[in-house]
Amino acid sequence: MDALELAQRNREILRAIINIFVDTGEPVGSRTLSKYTDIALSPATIRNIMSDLADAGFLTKPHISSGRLPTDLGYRIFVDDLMDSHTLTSEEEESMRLGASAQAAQIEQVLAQATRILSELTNTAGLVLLPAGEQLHFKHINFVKMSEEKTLAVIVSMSGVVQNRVIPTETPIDQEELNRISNLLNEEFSGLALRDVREKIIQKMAHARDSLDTLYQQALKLSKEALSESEAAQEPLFVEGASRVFSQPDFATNAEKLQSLYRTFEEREKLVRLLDKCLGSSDITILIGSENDFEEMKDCSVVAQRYYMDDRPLGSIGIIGPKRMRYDRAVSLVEWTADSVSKFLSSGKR
Amino acid sequence: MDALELAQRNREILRAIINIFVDTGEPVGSRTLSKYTDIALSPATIRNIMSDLADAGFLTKPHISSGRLPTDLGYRIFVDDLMDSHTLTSEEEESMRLGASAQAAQIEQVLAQATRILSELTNTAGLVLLPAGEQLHFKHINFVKMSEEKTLAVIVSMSGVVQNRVIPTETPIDQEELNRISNLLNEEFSGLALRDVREKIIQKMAHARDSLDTLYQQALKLSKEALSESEAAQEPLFVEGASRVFSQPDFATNAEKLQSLYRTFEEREKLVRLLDKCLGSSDITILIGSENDFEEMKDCSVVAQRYYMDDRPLGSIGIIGPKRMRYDRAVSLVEWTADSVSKFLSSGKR
DNA sequence: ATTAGCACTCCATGCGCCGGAGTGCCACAC
DNA sequence: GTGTGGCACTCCGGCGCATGGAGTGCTAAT
Repeated sequence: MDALELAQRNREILRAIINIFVDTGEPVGSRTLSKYTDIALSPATIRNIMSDLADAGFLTKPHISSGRLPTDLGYRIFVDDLMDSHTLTSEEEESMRLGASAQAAQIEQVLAQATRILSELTNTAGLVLLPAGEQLHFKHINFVKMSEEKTLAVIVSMSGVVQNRVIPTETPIDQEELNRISNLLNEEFSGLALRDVREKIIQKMAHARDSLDTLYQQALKLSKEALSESEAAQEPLFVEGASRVFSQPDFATNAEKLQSLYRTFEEREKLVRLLDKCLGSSDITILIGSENDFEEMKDCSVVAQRYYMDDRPLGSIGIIGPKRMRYDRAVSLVEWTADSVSKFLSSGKR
Repeated sequence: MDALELAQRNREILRAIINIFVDTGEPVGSRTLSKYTDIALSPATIRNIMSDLADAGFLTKPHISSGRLPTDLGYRIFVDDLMDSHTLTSEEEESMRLGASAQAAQIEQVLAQATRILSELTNTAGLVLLPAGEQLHFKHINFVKMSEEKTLAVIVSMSGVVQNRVIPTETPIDQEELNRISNLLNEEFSGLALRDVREKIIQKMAHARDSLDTLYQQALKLSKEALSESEAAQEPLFVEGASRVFSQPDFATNAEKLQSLYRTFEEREKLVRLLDKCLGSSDITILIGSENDFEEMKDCSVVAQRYYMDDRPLGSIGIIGPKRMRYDRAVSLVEWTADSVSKFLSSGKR
């Protein structure tokens, strides 16, 4: 009755069914099961057990007289309790090793490459959420005069993420003054979280209201604009190899679902939200089918994990693929990738 | 016989066929044609003419006893000679007007938004090739010390494009020195094409080899690294609304083609090459079916046009959609968009 | 030169049939 | 009571076949 008290034998059978189904994609029948596994039971007995597992909500069947396949709940039990942990083959480890060529690469490139490899190895779509918003810490700011009315602000964060923004300026400021402003700010705010910088600036503006130091006032005003939370911030998400998901046999047949899945991948906003969830937990996050709350993705699963820079979580990296996937491999590979990326970013450690 | 000497009547019929086919997607039969157009000819006569047009290579049929549809050549004649020019409706113009909110936006955002609107209005995928490589002119460079071994170079171009690159540094250089180097370079190279800057630096390095001014030497070295043509430069292409193409009935049926098309969109490299072609011509570029040289895109057409900043071509913007598209609208909208973008970027003019 | 008529082709659809895979249940054996 | 063999039943999917509709090409008549 209780999920956790399944008889050992039943668990064995559930596991076998899921393994076979993940492998073949076909609903699994009792005869197949007794033939192709080392379970020493007759098909009839297996049928009874399967019926029990179906009653308990772990298995279902597409139509009345067909084999069984796992429900979302079935997969859940599987990943939580039944799954063997997959040890990476040396090939897998090898391809995962981030090339030495990446030594001097930007963080975006490192993440993009890791994601690409992840996608290749798992044959699913690789995702990575870039550090943004709360995760960013101030390193350097720089203003460039583009025209009389426009100034470009370039903000570099500790993690190496570069953001830029155009600021309209009613009274022209010449480049030299901009440089001085930059210097002022760089000394003052180095290392702070962007959010804190924003707050500090607002405080200071209140205090400095009637100060005579116009340079300082201008600096505050400019930087406030530059750091303002822009809702139109570029999507902090990379997707690699989405086509791998679409060519999975599970979807290739159903044009309807394909369409809406395409659109979801293109909008990205929902994907961002999914990866965002993972930022909340230090454990690896697995969302199976309808466990992610998006109807159009109920046939997909997400496996994702945070990555760190010097023990501070920056973003998350993971995959999205068909529900019918090799969860053991996926978990190992995602963990390994997140780990590699973290090590790479925390250069002090290595 | 000769394509250009088609009797007026035949041209009329070819045009009607294409218009109907673009509308319905069904091969057009002689009866339909005589019924639904104001052509005062009997089906039999039309059949003869259609047969002639087929012999001339403008029409074909999917199977022996079905209606006709245009070949690539047929479409070509159509867009070159037969097409009515479409005048934009006021709604179309309206949605195209780049919001005043965009006043202070970055060039990337402006282009992305224009492309998005273009995609919506044409119901195809919108593409834009960002200025890169030869098109960029030096405005400002800035170095940020990330760690003892890494320096980040941020290069701002006249057009407002921001590039950044990590440079490995064997001997640490402190931030203040980096600032001085930046200033040196900014004064010296402002306004030059990036390529010319690169050349100049190489020349200067040769001359300055045994100069004692180490600061200057370091400046040259750093900037050479920063400006080096990186083959791994981020793809200078935006794609918006690709899912619109995939949901076209022309593709939705054929899972095979969909797959390879999707992959092509994901790789982007071929799309870049297509848009690159347009940079060569000041006219609008139309590539119909196999006229683009990519097998997997032989059912697609491209319509694209350059955009300018102060009369200098920067990149190109356009759409890609099914061969069966409203070319008249596509042409007008692409032209209009390229124009709007150009006007926006050439702020002096307006 | 244009048209009406006719035979012919091909596609798409619907229908019925059948075999295979699998279940559920019952009765039997240990 | 637990496990097993047997059996009737269900459902899916592929195949063959007939049918109707759309359209062509050709010929003969205007």
